[in-house]
Amino acid sequence: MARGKIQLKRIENPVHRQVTFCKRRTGLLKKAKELSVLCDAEVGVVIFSPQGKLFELATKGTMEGMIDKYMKCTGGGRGSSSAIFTAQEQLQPPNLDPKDEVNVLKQEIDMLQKGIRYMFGGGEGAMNLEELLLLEKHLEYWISHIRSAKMEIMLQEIQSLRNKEGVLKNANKYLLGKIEETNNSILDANFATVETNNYSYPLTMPSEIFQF
Amino acid sequence: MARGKIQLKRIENPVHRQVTFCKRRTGLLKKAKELSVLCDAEVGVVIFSPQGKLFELATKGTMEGMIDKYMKCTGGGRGSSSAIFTAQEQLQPPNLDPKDEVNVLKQEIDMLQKGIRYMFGGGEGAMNLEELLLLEKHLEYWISHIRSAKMEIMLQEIQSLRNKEGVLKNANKYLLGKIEETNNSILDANFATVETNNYSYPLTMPSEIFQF
DNA sequence: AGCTATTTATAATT
DNA sequence: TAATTATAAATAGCT
Repeated sequence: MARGKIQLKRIENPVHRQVTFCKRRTGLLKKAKELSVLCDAEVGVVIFSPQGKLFELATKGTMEGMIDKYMKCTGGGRGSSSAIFTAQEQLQPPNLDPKDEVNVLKQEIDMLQKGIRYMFGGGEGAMNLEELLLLEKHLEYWISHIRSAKMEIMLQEIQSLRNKEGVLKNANKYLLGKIEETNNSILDANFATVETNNYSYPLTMPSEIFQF
Repeated sequence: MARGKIQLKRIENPVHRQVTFCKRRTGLLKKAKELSVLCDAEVGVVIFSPQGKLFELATKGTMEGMIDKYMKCTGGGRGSSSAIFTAQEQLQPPNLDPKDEVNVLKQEIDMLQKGIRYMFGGGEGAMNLEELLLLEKHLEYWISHIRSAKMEIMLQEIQSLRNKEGVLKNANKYLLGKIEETNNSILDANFATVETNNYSYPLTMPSEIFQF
């Protein structure tokens, strides 16, 4: 905008960056106020400097009022109203196990990553508009239908192991019963003394049997 | 600012006002984004049209995140705007609570969505190459960290279940041995006949014991 | 929506 | 820092 074009990227020189921040911050707030006055709009701007210092502007009422209005507008919940999330929220039961939620979210990230990789191409230039639109369509489709194959495999393994655990526990219970039964019949038959208390519950057995 | 100076007051002609609103709104959001990129600042803009329609921009994370940060900065009485985005401003502790991880992931997805939405542009221009490369860099970073955290949780669960399986298998073996031993001693002692062949390996036992 | 003539914002410089 | 100034950007008024 003056004495030379600038690249739209972080200004590396800290002095330049600080100066530009100051100037542009002023400019932005001015523009915001103009928009509000000229067009009768309500505008709120919040700026945090890299050091975390706050600059703000609320053209009508207070910032808090704007925030309340914003919350109402976005439905109070999360701001995101994109098809990606609405689809997810519709598909999932209201109360999700945190772990399942992690899985679902991870799937989404996988998918999004894939899309962006596609967009960036193999180091070539960006995709053209047609390709982007096609990808967008695909994204919507994937979100509702595609499950991460990796996740599926892991979940299957967990389920399988849980099943095995149940089977083994019951098998142990059965065996313990048999032992007691056997000992009892021995006692009944000839009053022999066979200790049964040595057979504790598998999970608390002496460590030497825990070797694989 | 062109073809004539304007007074800084509400534009009375509704058509002019609407047109100007549209143009200046676009300009303001562009300026906000530039400030954020050039100066590494966090900028949030909220615009309500006179009809109450919402336009927004949050240059880093989500608007909720910005609001929370704003509240913290101003010491605002109210707590978190969404409770979801409270504690996750800049934190990167190695071991994250699963619930926090869910929150982080949600934020990541918001960012990704924003990037994709921006790329597709609502009819506006696409992101330039510099922005795309920057986004890609961020994505790679996020993905590597979040994914490994997620994977860790699942692998832990699998490992734990495998351990349990091993323990139970050995317990079974031990119990079977005890049964044989008991029976043998009975045989040695008084030639009683106690069948041992009924006790097959747990995993191949009669199905009725497989109930949980 | 596009198109310019202008105004405005601001990058480089002092 | 603050001011200056040459230029880039934004945009008001028209089509």
